[in-house]
Amino acid sequence: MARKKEYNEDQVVEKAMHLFWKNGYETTSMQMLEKEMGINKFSIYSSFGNKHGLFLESLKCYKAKVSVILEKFKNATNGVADIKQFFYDSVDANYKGHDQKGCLVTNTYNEFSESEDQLIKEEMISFMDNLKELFIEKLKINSTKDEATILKQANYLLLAKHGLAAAARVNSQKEIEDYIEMTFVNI
Amino acid sequence: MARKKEYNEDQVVEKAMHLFWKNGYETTSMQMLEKEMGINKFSIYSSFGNKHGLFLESLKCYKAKVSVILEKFKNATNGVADIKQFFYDSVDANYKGHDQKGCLVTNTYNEFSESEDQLIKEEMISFMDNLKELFIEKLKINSTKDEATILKQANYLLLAKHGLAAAARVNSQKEIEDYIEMTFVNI
DNA sequence: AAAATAACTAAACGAACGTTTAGATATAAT
DNA sequence: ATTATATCTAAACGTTCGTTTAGTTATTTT
Repeated sequence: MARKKEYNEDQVVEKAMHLFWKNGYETTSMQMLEKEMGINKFSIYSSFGNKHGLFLESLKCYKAKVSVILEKFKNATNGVADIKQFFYDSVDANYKGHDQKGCLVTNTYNEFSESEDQLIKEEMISFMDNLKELFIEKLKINSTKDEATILKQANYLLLAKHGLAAAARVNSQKEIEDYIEMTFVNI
Repeated sequence: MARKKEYNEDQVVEKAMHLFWKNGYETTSMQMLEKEMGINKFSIYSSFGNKHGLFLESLKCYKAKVSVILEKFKNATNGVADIKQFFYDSVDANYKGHDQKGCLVTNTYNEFSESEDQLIKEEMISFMDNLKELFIEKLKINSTKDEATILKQANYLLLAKHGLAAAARVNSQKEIEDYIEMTFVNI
């Protein structure tokens, strides 16, 4: 055997995640990652293979971070009110630390929308599809709406959530909250 | 005197604009621009100074392109219905040629949100502010709503438009149209 | 026809990118 | 204490980036 790692992989991934979250994949360089993660390139490559591998781990880390919110949402039983609360919880998470960086999944979805990276694209699509299924599930609670209406509303909410995450990068928390309130007026 | 340019600057800027529109600023390389514009680097640099200058001209070109829609919107007199029509006109423009690339201004706004480029950022902000003022103006037509409600609705519409443009990169035209319909139920 | 010059081609620039590698360092097992 | 080996540092790798430059081509003026 030989010496031990001087860093914890989960800890440095979280730091990388924050950098990707703030700047996106392409704009974040290995040099920036070295500095932010506090370890050098060799260590990054030996732990994560390459930049792409590190990004995938960062996405995992992000999903684990938001899974608390998602689980709360899954387990809720009040229908539309739960969806609204989920929107608020998401915005809260995105504004933590006064960093305006939206949702990493949505940012990634947008950045990779014209890319050839099928792995990333499929991960993003499956995340969105899961969310849509949850919206449908919640919309059905205590509701007499027909299937078509529910589908239409789920689509609406998914796009609203997408737009919200995009807007969260550039708008104030007050504007965001007004937006959520208006969104749910007629659902 | 000497020989004439073999290209038209307005024509090659439009080609550059489409490339920036599809891929964003950073992802679009000079090599790609050479190919798309059909002229070589020397010509690009002698006509536009550098990549940044070419991008600014591309933004101008885009604004000129959407100014038709914007002028129609400005001159309309029916209030909320005009805003809705403006949303539809914008989506139509964004889907022309079956290219899914959203709105160049919004894409740029998002890409440069964490950048240091004040020139670009200010241009984006002024574009958005103008739009917001137009929304307020149209919301006031045939309306008894108080100022606070109008401001809130204008904010809502601005974020909805922002989200719409972001979503237009990744969603189907049908989903987008459903979204617009749902958006204006709330106004 | 000759001279002048703007527009072209194509090669090269330095810098930064993601990635790899050679060598020094530290620690676990013998 | 010595050996083995995983982890570290730091320099270098080949590409690609945006940009510049030297040299050729074509057109207008004299």
